[in-house]
Amino acid sequence: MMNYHDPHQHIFRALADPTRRAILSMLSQGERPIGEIASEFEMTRPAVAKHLKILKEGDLISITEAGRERIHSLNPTPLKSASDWLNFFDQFWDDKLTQLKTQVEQSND
Amino acid sequence: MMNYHDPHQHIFRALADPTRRAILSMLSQGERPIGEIASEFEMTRPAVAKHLKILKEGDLISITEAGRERIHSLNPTPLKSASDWLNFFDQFWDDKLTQLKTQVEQSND
DNA sequence: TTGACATGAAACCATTTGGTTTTATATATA
DNA sequence: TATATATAAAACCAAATGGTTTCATGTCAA
Repeated sequence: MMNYHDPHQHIFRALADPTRRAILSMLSQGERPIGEIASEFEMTRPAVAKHLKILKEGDLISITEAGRERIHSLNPTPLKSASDWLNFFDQFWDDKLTQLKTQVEQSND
Repeated sequence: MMNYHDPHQHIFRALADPTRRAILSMLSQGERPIGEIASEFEMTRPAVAKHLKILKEGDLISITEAGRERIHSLNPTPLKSASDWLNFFDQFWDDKLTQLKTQVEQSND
């Protein structure tokens, strides 16, 4: 079950967890090794490492090895495709605004 | 565990499943009762009903009762907040483009 | 070179998720 | 009224998810 080849799947799946979204925000301020990332959360390092693995599967982070550290940095590009998917719905959001505006104008007659 | 009061949580959770994203796309073309929605997927109606429940929890759909039918329609407004969250990262995506552009320009010297 | 540090990897666990089948209820329709 | 239709609701299940603890490995530094 759940064997869709939806190109967005890995990204939306990665975004579904609040810890992972927080990690992305954190990495937007600069690259960090795992230990440093983990110290910001109330969970163990292996738990954070698993989240990082899922972010990696969505290609949302890049990893470079530096001695015994593995530096994680944000790879924002794939977020664009999720953003594009969502932006399709902007037209309906705009429609709602237009409808509202029309109603307001009519009520001013 | 997982008791975040993250305002985006319900929305991103709803978006994490490909069936639910497909339902949103489908509803963007017009409102439909459950049975009609379910007939488009290779799963039982109760399964689709559960997906609709999760979409409802994210306030992404509205439901109006019409006799024995329950008409589901897209409520696109909350998608804006997910879109806003993602658009924060556009600056980094743009940075990448800028960097690339700069590199290209330098290589042309 | 010895010990501390940063990480990976594996085994394990409870809960959630995404599906099913079955049963019940309210509304249309012949 | 009897029957078919649209849905809800509950019980159940396998697999995925999000966490833990424990152990192994490679790298840095005294």
